[in-house]
Amino acid sequence: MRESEEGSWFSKWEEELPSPDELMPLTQTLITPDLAAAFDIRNPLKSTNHSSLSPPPPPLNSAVSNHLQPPVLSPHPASAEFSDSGELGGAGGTGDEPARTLKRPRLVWTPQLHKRFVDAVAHLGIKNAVPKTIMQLMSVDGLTRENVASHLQKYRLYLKRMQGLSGGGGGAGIGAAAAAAVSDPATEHLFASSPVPPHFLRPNSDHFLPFVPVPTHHHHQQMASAAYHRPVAHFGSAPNGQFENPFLSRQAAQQQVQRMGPQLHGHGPLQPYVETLETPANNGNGGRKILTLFPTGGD
DNA sequence: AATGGAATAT
DNA sequence: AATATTCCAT
Repeated sequence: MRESEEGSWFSKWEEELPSPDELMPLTQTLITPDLAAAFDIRNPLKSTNHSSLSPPPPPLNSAVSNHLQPPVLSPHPASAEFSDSGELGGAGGTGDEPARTLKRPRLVWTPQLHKRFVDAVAHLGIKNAVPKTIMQLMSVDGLTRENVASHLQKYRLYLKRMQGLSGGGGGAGIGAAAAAAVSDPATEHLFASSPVPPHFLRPNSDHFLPFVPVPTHHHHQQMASAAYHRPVAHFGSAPNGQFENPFLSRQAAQQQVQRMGPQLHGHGPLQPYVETLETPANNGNGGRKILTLFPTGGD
């Protein structure tokens, strides 16, 4: 194996090269739909009509090389311990209109995210607590109405169950979660992790919010998140034992808050979220990506 | 058409 | 079990 006959191996190697048409389109094969979706990558080849290349100009995802724009860091140097911002971007939230044809990863409702959710619902009042509104209040980029609707459905079930258990009683309201958890092992999960606003438990009583929403629109729209991303953090600290693998974070383009009536806007934007993709080892389930959004300052 | 909500599906 | 999708009624 010395350099005896170099020219030889080389020509042989060359001969054995597969012809172009024997090759497989890498661009499409090596990237799973999920991944592509997560990165907002479109498939040029896949398009029925793959002729013109008018690639999405915008803010792609330089996921790996993440840089960011100096956000509108409000006056908060003090407790700016971890001010990640984030948004989820999957395949349609990043402001990248197109590329929505791909399937986005399953959202994982971390305790933090759920807390946000509960907060939003609480502040909206049961009446206004509908998916769209909740979604807006949460202002987690990438969160879809469907995501919220789905979660809400589950949450309502949970509440209902709780009412059943603590319903007649006298004052234990708050302890409901605990009680439920005790009496029903299957209940102890996520929902029990965030306090349920008392008024949620009364099917009967009307909700009254502790504060009043702002009616007219002032000039300044509160942008929830400016972009500030930084790959660090306290991930994988979910009570559930979930572990997040910081994969990429996106910059956020806060959605414009529509001026709906005096319904929402009770509070300022909560803190930013970070998007995370978890790579489920090819184990458990069939190799699916999981999307996880979570706040960094909510709790 | 755009939601919300329950029923299903994965 | 947790989420997503579908179906249906506003």
